[in-house]
Amino acid sequence: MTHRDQLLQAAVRVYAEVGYRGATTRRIASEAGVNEITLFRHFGSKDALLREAINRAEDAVVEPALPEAPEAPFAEVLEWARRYIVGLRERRALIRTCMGEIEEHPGLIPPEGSPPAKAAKALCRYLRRLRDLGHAKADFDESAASALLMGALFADSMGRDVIPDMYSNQPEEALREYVRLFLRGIGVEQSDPAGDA
Amino acid sequence: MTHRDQLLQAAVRVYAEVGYRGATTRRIASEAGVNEITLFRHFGSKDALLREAINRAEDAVVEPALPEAPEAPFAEVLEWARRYIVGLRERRALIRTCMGEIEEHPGLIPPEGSPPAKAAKALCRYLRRLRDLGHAKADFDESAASALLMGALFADSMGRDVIPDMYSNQPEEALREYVRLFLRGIGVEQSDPAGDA
DNA sequence: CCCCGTAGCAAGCGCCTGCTTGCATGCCCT
DNA sequence: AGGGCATGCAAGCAGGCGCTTGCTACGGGG
Repeated sequence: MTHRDQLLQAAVRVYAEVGYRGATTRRIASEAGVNEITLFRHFGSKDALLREAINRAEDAVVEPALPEAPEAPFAEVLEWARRYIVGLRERRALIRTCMGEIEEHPGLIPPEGSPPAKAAKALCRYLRRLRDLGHAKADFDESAASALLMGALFADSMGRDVIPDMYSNQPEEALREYVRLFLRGIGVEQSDPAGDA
Repeated sequence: MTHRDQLLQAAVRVYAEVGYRGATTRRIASEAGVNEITLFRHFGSKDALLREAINRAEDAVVEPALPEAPEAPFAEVLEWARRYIVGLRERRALIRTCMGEIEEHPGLIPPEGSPPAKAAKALCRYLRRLRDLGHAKADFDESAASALLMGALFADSMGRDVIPDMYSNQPEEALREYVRLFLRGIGVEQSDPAGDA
């Protein structure tokens, strides 16, 4: 791995932990195992380094997929939600920091086509097919419905370790219950609410 | 208003905007309209000032109430959700900053009985009565159900101004749809899904 | 063999940080 | 009138910040 990549990785790591002001060039360079001057020779400034590092980290996010042709809604949505929430949990330190600083440093985060927006689009399309194929019998708005489920997954992944009073149940059981409630909300009769995915 | 209160108010305001490291004692004092030295004479240190300011701001949060005896679930939950999301939106800068720094400065936020945990408890109790009284006919877990709705409200209030792609619908219409989906999910037949609260 | 790009080291620049000291000023209560 | 108390001003401390300069060392391709 080149020094450049070491610096980029250390930069996201440190930024996720201590934010923009806390991520000093000395500390990033130290965590990357290179000299601070090498940082400036490669990126010119702290701002440019952090911008590139965060953009790269965001581009590396892989969104879970939903089948084009729905067959078993409960299993499919559960599996999608599980993958989605795992991704959120893994990146939660970075997400939290970005959320806290997005108003102060909007330039650090690429403006359009962010991961949650892409995931919402995919879920919306799946829900539309679900209704068109007669699996979802209720009258509902797909974008609000996907925001409901994704919002619950987001809040769970961000809050579970911080507000234990509120999330005292088991993560996996909570996940299944979210999906159960959600599918019932859009009018899906569930095939196997107790089985595995 | 005493200088002490001016300092406390300026401290939360500046902290919400620029975080712990950005909230310098000079800036807080300047925004409060008092001398920096007065800050140290009153609170001793920046840390003590911020701790007291944030604790006080959190104590001042008033949670919306739910009726003890459910009568019109849709109207009642909608009104509660509306008040709850309004509170979140008003405090969203502070909430975002706290979220981003809770791992680094856990001492700033009082550990137990945080506002969302209290709200979740209240909603859980309401949902239990809803089921006991036969209004909610589905088999569901109250704590997961309340986490579902509250998570959606939380994510909406935090993300609407930041991910416009995902929240392109109108806030009020989205809110009604969250409540509609949620109530259908717990097995409530809705009385007036189109009427006002 | 030498040359050039990449790297490190030591030092430092001006600025900001939290916090302190010394002293003067005003106001309220008695 | 006078004594205390809260406040302000000027100045400064040591330390950290982003970033720069000058110089040296290495290692592969002409």
